[in-house]
Amino acid sequence: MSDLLERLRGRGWRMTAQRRVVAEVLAGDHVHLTADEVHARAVAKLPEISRATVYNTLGELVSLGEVLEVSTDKRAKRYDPNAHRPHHHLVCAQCGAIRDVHPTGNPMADLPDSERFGFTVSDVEVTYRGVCPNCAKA
Amino acid sequence: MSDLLERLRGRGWRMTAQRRVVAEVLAGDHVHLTADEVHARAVAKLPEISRATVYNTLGELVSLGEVLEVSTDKRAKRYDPNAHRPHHHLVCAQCGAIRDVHPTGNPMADLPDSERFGFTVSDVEVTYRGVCPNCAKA
DNA sequence: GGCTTGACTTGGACAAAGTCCAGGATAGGA
DNA sequence: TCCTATCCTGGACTTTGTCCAAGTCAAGCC
Ligand SMILES: [Mn+2]
Ligand SMILES: [Mn+2]
Ligand SMILES: [Zn+2]
Ligand SMILES: [Zn+2]
Repeated sequence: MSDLLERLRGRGWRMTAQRRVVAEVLAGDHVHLTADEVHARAVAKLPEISRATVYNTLGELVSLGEVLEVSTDKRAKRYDPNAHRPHHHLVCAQCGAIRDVHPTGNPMADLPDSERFGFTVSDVEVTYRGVCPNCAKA
Repeated sequence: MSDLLERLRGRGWRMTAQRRVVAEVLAGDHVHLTADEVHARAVAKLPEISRATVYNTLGELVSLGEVLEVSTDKRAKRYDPNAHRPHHHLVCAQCGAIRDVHPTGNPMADLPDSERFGFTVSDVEVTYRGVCPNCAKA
């Protein structure tokens, strides 16, 4: 994602080897890694990178809106580089595989006023759960 | 929830003071406590109850289907006694307040086959986020 | 009511996920 | 090239949750 790096430079980020590596690790589709998974892959490219830096960098990417934090998993937060196209998630209950999905319809419109308890609702998150083809045949 | 206690007795549960207290703490509507919150409230009624027992009891209640585990929070799991009526959640992004909601429509039907990647989808979880009236006026 | 026993509870050790900080390194402008 | 604010590091610490050996007790039986 060199366009990501471009945007970050534009925001006044110092381009360090560590940040470049974290950005590289997050490239791709359907990527939803935990912080420790990001760290493991980053270490493969830059052995001396620390856990603290990975956490810091992920936190910064999230507050810049360049990466989403998703919690489909009940254990660790996952980091999702697909922040610019709204989407939801389909999760395998057995192996944890995660796919990005784009349901039709607008769930926001499905919450009647009487069910809003005076809240100003701004966001909806939908998580589908099931069994992936791989786990189904095993 | 003495009907809960009834059901548990029927399932061969030993009725201990600890389990009674955990069940009491979970009584009510819109209850979504973390394990440690349950423990804190349980201790107020039964000072010598241990954290391990609270975790054990909550785990058992979940596997019996009497309590749901929800992860609206990115930190700790929350325990929801409203297991017998399907519902979704509305969460205040500021104070974390959680309300049970019942949207109209069927989000399951909104996921086209082409977006299922061969998964057998069995469950949908919808989380609305916003700001509660309390936080809005502050 | 008293015994017996397997289920239950306890406290503490351990693990996983995440935060924080003092001190050292460095990107990038002057 | 030099300077310095920003960034990185390793390790200590916190939070959330799991596990276990040893002690306790609910409930069935007499
Ligand atoms: Mn995604
Ligand atoms: Mn609920
Ligand atoms: Zn799977
Ligand atoms: Zn609020």
